[in-house]
Amino acid sequence: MKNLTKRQEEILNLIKSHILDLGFPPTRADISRSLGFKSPNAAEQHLRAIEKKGFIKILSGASRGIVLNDSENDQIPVIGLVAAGGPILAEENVEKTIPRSNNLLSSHIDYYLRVKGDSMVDIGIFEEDLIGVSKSENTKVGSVVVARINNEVTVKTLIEMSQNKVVLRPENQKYEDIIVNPQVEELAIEGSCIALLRESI
Amino acid sequence: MKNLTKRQEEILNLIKSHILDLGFPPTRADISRSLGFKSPNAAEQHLRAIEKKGFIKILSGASRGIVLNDSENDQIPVIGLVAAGGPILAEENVEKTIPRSNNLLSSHIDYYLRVKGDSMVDIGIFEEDLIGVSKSENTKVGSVVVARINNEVTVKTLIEMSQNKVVLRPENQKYEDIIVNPQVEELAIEGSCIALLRESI
DNA sequence: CAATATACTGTATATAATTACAGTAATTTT
DNA sequence: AAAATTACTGTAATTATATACAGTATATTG
Repeated sequence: MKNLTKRQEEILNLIKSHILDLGFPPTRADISRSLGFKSPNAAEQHLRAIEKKGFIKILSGASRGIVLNDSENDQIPVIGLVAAGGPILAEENVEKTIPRSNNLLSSHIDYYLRVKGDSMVDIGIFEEDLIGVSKSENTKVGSVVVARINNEVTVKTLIEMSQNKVVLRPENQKYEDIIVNPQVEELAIEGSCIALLRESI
Repeated sequence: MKNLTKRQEEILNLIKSHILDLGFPPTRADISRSLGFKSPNAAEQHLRAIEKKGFIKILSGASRGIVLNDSENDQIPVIGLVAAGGPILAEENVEKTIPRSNNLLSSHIDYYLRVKGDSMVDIGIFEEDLIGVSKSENTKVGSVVVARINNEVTVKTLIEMSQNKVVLRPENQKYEDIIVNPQVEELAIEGSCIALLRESI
């Protein structure tokens, strides 16, 4: 995606703030008025340039048919019970999706996972809570991770991670540490937990 | 705000999903096409009715000039440390605001309150967590409430509430119940806690 | 029981908006 | 040095859109 020029960026920002203010994109005339163009064609050509660079899509024939190619605006999947075998983000696991809200929990959450069981209550993670998971976040010792052991998905604290020994600790005295040899058992660290949502107290 | 008829609600939903899908409202013709009207005037009159009932605003002369009168779309204040004396929602207490996201934590949250102390850890409410508070929710015995005792704001479980005795319980064995006589001490139940956000685990 | 609201069809028109074409001029890239 | 990009003015035409007016029919409210 090529970089926008200063002027093009100004126009893209104008479009965004128009949408934020009124709920729909500006017309060529609106843009021209705002930036002092004497011809609507000035706006038209800027829009074409911005579209060419991949930041918007212009729907031909439709008034105000400017669609933002924003990734900021998309939905985060909420994963319910994970079916054994398949990937976590498989469609059948998606309980619902929630809009990514810019300011709130802005850290790169790839999905929410609904917590089952009471193995993490000591650090305040309860059954039915939603845990915000980041795939990219580098999982380091001490962080709460989503792990998959032999196709079973679980949330635990990562205590030790070496070539032939991984220790996962439930944060509940009732349970014992899980010790896995990744060379014998199938183990994958799916991501780390960086946020929590509880929909009812 | 008067109730919408079934058909009007259908049209309002159509408008919302059009905005969600494309980023801008539909035209009268779009609406007519979607619902099978043979005249754009059918859509026009529905829009006028919906506007009259206060759910949208129609900007005259502007194409697709339908503005949603959504309260869902506004910002929820996050309350940090509450200054003694003033009202909780006083501007100086607002740490930041976060956008209300339709699907998530949709229950009527009036503000978020940042938790101080460890008095509620047994039910998974930790220091620095954000608690979603509803003012309207009728506070009943057993629910977690935001209470103000002699101008001190606190989060506790409401155990008993009678004319001359209110019992507030910290959910941490370290602490004792707080027993207040509202006829002697100043006491206000500000709202009940209906959700929780944790921005870092 | 009349008035108002709901739920449309059908037609027409002014205006809002897109978009094509013809230029000018400076800057950047190839 | 030529070609492409950027950044516009100016005009005009087609089409998209809002919106008024004239009806029909049923349901609801005062």
